[in-house]
Amino acid sequence: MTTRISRSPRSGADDGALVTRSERKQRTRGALLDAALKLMSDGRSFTSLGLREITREAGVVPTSFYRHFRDMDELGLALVEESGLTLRRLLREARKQGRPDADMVRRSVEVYKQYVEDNRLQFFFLAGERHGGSPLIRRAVRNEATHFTNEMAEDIRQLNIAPQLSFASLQMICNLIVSSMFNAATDILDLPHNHPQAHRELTDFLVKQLRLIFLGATQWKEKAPD
Amino acid sequence: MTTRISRSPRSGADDGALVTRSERKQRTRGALLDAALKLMSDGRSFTSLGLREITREAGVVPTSFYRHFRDMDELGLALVEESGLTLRRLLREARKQGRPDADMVRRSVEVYKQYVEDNRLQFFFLAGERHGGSPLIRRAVRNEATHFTNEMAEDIRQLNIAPQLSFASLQMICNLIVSSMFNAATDILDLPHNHPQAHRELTDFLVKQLRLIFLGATQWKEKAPD
DNA sequence: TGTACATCAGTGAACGCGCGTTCACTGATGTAC
DNA sequence: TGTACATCAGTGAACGCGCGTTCACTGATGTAC
Repeated sequence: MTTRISRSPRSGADDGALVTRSERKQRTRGALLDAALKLMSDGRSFTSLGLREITREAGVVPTSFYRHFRDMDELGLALVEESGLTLRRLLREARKQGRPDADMVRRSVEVYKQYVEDNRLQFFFLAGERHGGSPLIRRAVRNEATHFTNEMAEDIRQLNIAPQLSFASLQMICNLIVSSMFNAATDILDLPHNHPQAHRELTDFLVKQLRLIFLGATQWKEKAPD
Repeated sequence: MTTRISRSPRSGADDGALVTRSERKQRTRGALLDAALKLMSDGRSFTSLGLREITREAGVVPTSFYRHFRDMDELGLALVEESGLTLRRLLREARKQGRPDADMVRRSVEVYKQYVEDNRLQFFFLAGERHGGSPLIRRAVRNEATHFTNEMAEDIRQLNIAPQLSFASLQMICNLIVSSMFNAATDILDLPHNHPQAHRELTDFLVKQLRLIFLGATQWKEKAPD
């Protein structure tokens, strides 16, 4: 299953059923964003993409680009925003899991892994542009990561599963989790396809790392001796 | 202080004291590597660099490039190798700290932060190319990171400070530490200069994360209930 | 030590190419009456 | 509903520019005798 909501990948055949002008415009805009993501999918960085390259991939003429974005930076920020929505959807999905239980960690890792695979282009983009790339894009991505971390900390507070921890400590812990999971995204995306054992090993590895963090969290003292 | 060993940054005035041809050649090669790092220092990714751009920055004619590298990929791999040496020097410096004590975590973070700042260009490069960039370079960088992780695990085993942990667990834990520290490198490098409080806060933050990991490690059971 | 030749790091002109951006345009869709 | 005009997403030609790469070269450094 795919969790993409906003627009489906461009289909080969043109769908003439779309009537209004603005719908067609949105579709082209989406095609440009998809094209950029696709071009990055084999590891290229955003800053190395060319405007003409993107319009070519999207199947429009280069000048058409300017009907949608002032320049490449603006397209990059649109990609960040779109990917941010994807992250928020992940949290919503995680909330549906309800209260944590014994198998929570493993199930979370599996859900996350599946989610990364379902949205591989966006995670590739996020992981790649979080460091490097243009400073503008980098700041935007890190902003999304911070929001994500804070929302996660807020969720945990709401669940009241770790009442002994201050919100600052929750943020610190969630930051550690988010860093590890972002880092793992590249590992997941680089996994060879038909090699189930590698997938299982990586999952086990991530489960252990997350367990270790939770183990530390349960023992955490707010005022650790300095 | 700077820990750069292999070559100092190009000086403005040409040092005529170098006599042999191969010494001059090495100097030019170094200038090309330095130029590439410098061009990336404001956040640009390696894949977005141009050959002519690099030779211009290095002060040689474009065709001169081919005396040293077949193409940009080869230069990128040379940068990875050079940065790998820098990482190994970091471990050597860490070993000099001797056996861990109460303040070990904070002192490690401070040493690391200083080291990142002293080698900012290389850490920028490593952090940026670990995700994204050309798949070739990415694989090379991740290779260096794996070696680094394994060496760190080996060091900890030698010190015998956590005899209850299997080597696989040590690797898992060191991977977590290395991920977090690589991630922190970008944070450190993006810190505003004359803003000591931001520096202190980040240091405290990293100290807490590392303490949490160590806390988890001391409680770690090899056969955690599944 | 001095001479004659080989090596080769760096030069500079030239190439074909794709780039980002401008401009005037076209023609289907939207709107006012 | 039908007509006349406005809008504007996408087109296609054209531009100047920097790119990566080739080639024949220069002249200081290295080597053999």
